Amino acid sequence: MVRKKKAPPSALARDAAIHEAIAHAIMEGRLPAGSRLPEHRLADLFGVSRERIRKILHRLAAERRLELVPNRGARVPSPSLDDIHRVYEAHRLLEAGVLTQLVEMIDDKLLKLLDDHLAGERAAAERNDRAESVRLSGAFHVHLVDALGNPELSRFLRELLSRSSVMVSVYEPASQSICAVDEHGAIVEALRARDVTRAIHLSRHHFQHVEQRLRLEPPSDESGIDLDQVFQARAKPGKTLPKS
Amino acid sequence: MVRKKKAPPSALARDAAIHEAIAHAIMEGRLPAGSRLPEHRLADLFGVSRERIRKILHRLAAERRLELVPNRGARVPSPSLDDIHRVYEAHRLLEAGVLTQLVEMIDDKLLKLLDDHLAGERAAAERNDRAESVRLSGAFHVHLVDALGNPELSRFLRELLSRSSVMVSVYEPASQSICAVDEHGAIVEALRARDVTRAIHLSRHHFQHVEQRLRLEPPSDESGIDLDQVFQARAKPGKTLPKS
DNA sequence: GTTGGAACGATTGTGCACATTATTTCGGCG
DNA sequence: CGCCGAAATAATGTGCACAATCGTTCCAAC
Repeated sequence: MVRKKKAPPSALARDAAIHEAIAHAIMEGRLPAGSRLPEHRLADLFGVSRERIRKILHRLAAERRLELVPNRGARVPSPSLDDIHRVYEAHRLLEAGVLTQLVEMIDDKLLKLLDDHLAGERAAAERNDRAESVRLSGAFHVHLVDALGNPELSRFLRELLSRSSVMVSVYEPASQSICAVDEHGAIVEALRARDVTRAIHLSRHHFQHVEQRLRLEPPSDESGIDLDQVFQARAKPGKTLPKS
Repeated sequence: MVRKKKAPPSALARDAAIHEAIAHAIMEGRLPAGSRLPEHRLADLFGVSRERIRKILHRLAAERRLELVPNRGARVPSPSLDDIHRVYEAHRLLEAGVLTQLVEMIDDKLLKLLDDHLAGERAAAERNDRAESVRLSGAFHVHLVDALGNPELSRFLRELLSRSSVMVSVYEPASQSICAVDEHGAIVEALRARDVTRAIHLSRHHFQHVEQRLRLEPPSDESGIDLDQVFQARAKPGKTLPKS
């Protein structure tokens, strides 16, 4: 037993917390594309040294969640229409393989998980809770790939998802949700029927719809973002990292 | 207007060179699984500061090419049989999608590229050049995914490939090549005939064969590797590393 | 002879100070 | 009045020194 009553400030956990805070801020659209993330600013906000922030920014850049230009700092990437197409193409291609694998191992437990998730999505849509809708839309595809239990595939999909999340904030800042709940439900029904062909077909059209919807909105770029407000909920002043 | 002709002395290129040197050493099996990579050692070898090496190691760890344990440094990961299965499952799943997409856009130019590549593979096999055979075996799958022109997919496949390369050095240190040339040739023939089903079928069996072959060999772990010898061929040229 | 522990050596982690580079602003000139 | 340029400023990149931690070894006690 080791003593951790006072300060095992979880030197490593703090890094992970800051990393997730920034990643979530990007995923949830609180950090629009093009936002600059000065190291010194973040260091003050999170109450840690600049080198710590620097390491986290480099890690986020390696995960393609941030764009790191040599002497100009970190920015939230502004994906082009071509980038969007490639990300969705990769996602569609990956999900086709996932669905193929999934019909061979799907069980009632997974179907119930997906049904419950769809219920949550519908509830969020009815509440007009856009942030939650966007989050759940992505989580649906995460559930699909996680069901395979393959960390490689799960990690890749999460990477793609974090990139497409930024695109939503650029090209579709006002719309309700990015994935139509009905289309998700149709895929689940195809899975329930063990119909691979139909599931892949639905998935393919689903991504086409999403991509088409994005192309309708013009990109709106902002850069003057108040970082204090963005991270206010997570970076508590005073106490650096509360335990619980 | 900015002056971009000024000077790229090697500030950024040096990092990339060292990064590639280590990555290639892993890919080509010169660094067996479990090899330790002390920062100070690498810093002396490449003639750069330890902080530079540290940044590169962290980047390699983010790409899952190295394993970075908190206070114990960097090691070449020793994948388990489960890890192997997951990597090949991901690769198989990805390649099925790639082949599906590829038959819709394949042309004579790409077919010739693949034919030439197969000729190179056969030549290396006849020369009993194991290192080249392993390299070309991976390059075949790289050619397939690169033909789609999707950077997301290409990057993901390269990541998977760098992981499976380590597995080869662990589980099959003596055999000739990791991918049978004939199986690659059969996939190309299916592509030439625009037969998606057959191509996917061949690809699926191809990966199963590779994985089965790996399971035959027992893992052999070494850790006392002479880093000087490993990087002698790359770290010495004076163009990138002027310091003696 | 074995086992437990403490001290030592080696390696990684971190903060700080400084160099380098981009951006902005201000002043002079056309 | 507008434009160009240089200095000031701010942000990033880098090296160094020190602290923390892990593995090892040696010594003593049982």
